Amino acid sequence: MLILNLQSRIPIYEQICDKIKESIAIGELQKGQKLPAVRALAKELGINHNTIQKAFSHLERENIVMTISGKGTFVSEQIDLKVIFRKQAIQAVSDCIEKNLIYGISRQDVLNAADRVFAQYQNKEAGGHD
Amino acid sequence: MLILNLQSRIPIYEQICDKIKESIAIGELQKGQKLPAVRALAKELGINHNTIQKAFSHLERENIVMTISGKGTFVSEQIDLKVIFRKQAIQAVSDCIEKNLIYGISRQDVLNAADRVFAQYQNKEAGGHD
Amino acid sequence: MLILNLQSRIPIYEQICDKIKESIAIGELQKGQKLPAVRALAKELGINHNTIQKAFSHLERENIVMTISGKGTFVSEQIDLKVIFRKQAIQAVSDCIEKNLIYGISRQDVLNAADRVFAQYQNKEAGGHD
Amino acid sequence: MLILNLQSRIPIYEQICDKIKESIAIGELQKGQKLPAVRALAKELGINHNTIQKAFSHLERENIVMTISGKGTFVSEQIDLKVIFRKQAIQAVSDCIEKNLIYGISRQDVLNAADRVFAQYQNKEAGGHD
DNA sequence: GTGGTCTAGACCACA
DNA sequence: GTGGTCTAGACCACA
Repeated sequence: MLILNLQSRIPIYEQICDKIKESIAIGELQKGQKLPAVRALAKELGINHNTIQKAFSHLERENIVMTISGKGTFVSEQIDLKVIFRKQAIQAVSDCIEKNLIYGISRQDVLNAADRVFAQYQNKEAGGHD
Repeated sequence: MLILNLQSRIPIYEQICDKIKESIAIGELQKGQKLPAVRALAKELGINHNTIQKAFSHLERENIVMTISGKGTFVSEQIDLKVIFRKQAIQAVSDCIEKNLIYGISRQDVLNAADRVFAQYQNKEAGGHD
Repeated sequence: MLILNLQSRIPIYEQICDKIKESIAIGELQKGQKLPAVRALAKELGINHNTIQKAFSHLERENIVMTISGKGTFVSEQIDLKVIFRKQAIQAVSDCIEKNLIYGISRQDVLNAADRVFAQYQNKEAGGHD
Repeated sequence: MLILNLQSRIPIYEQICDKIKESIAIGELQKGQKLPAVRALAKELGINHNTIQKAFSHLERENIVMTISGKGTFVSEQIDLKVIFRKQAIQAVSDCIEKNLIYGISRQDVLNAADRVFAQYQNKEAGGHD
C-alpha cells in the first residue's frame, strides 16, 4: 500500500505519482488495470480527493495512465512502460554520476557504490518475502 | 560565473550554495579565500541581497564558510572540504542507484553508465580548455 | 462502423449523435431507414444502453430520427436532412474561421487550407474504394 | 479585459487560457511581460485563485508562460508565439473543413464563408477603435 | 459510481 | 508580495 510522507518537501501529489510509477515498474499494477477511484483512494490515504486528482492528471499528461470520465483511471496500455521507466532510471543514474564528477568521485567509487547497493539488495531479495 | 535557474523548483539560495560548493571542489575557491561581498554578488546575479545572505548563512551553518563581521565571508580553513564533498558525492550516487533499483536497473547498467560518463569526461579534460 | 473515443471530452452520447448524422449525410443511412436496436447497438459498442438511449433522444429532439414505440427508431422522412446538414457545416466552418481571425490567419490562408483539403479529398475519391 | 462565461460548458480555467493566448496573439501581452498575479487576477475576475493557478499551470505546460516562484508569471520569451498560434489556427481551420466535407460542403462554400467573415472583419477594423 | 470543476480558506517557502 | 499545496465541501455531467 501507498505510504506517504506528509512532512516531506516533496508534495503529496508527486509522492503519489512516484508510488504509482513504482507499482507499475514492479508489476503490482498491470497494463490496462484500473486504479482505485479518486475518492476511494483519497479516503484510504486520508487525504483530499483533489490531491489525488492532481496526481492522476500529472500521470495522464505523461501518458502513464488514461482516464475515462465516469468510468475510472487505468494504467496505459500503450508501449511498454517498464522499458521507459528503466531508461529513465539509467539516465537518472548517469546524470547523478556526472553531476558529482566535480566533487572528485572516481569510476572506482561508483563501482564500489554499485556493489554495495546491489549486495544489500540481494540480501533483501533472498530474505523476507512475507 | 554563477548561473542560476530561476524556474527550477530548487530555491535560488540553495542553488547558490551548490555553486559555491562546486567552486570550492574544483579549486576555483581556495581555503581562506574571500567570497564576493553579499551586495556585489546580488547585483551581479540580479537578485535580492537577502537571498545571498541566506545562502551564506546556510554555508556557514555547514562550516563551509565563515563570516567575519565587517570584513567579509571566507572559505573555511579548518576542515578538509574536498574530503567531505567527495564523501557526500559518493553517498549521493549510492542513494540514486538505490532509488532506481525498483525500476529494474542492473549492476551492469550502472557500470555502463559510469563508463560512458567517465569516457566523456576524459575527452573533455584532454580537449578544449578555453 | 461506429468508432468511439472514450477518452475524449466529448460525451459518448454526443459522439454517437455525430456519427449517426455522418452516416445519414453520406447516405449510409437513408430516409426512413431503421436504426439498430438500442440494446443491440449498445452491445456492439460495449457501452451501456442508456447511453444509446440518450443519443437517440437527442436526435429525436432535433427531428433527425423518430421513434415508434415497439417498432424501433427510424431516420426522419419529413425534412431534407442533407440540406440542413450542409447549412450547419457551412456555419461551422464560418465560425471556425471567425474564431481564428484573432490568431492572424488571412483570407489566403483559408483558401490554401481549402485547396489542400479538397485536393486530398479528390485523390481519396479517385483512388481506393476497398 | 478578460470576460468569462460562467455558464459555458468550457471550464473557466480553459476560458482563461484561451483569453491569454488571444491577448498574446493580438500583442496585448508582449514577450516576457508579467501577467497579473494569481490572486490579483482572481479577485479582479471574481473567481477563486485556484482556478487561475490551474489556467496558468496549463499555459506553462504548453510553454506559453513561465513561472518564477515568488516573483510572478511571465509570457514566454522563447520562440515566436505568434507564429505558433497562426500555424495552429490554420490547422484548426483545415481540420474543420475536413471534418465537414462529409456534410457536402464544397470548395466554393468555404470561399464564400471566408469572404463573408473577412468582409465583416474589415468593417469592424475600419470602424470602431475606441 | 466516477471523474471534473470550483470555492473559501488556510499554511508554507521564497524573493 | 508571489506562487504552491492542501483541505473540506459543493455541484455537475456522464456511464
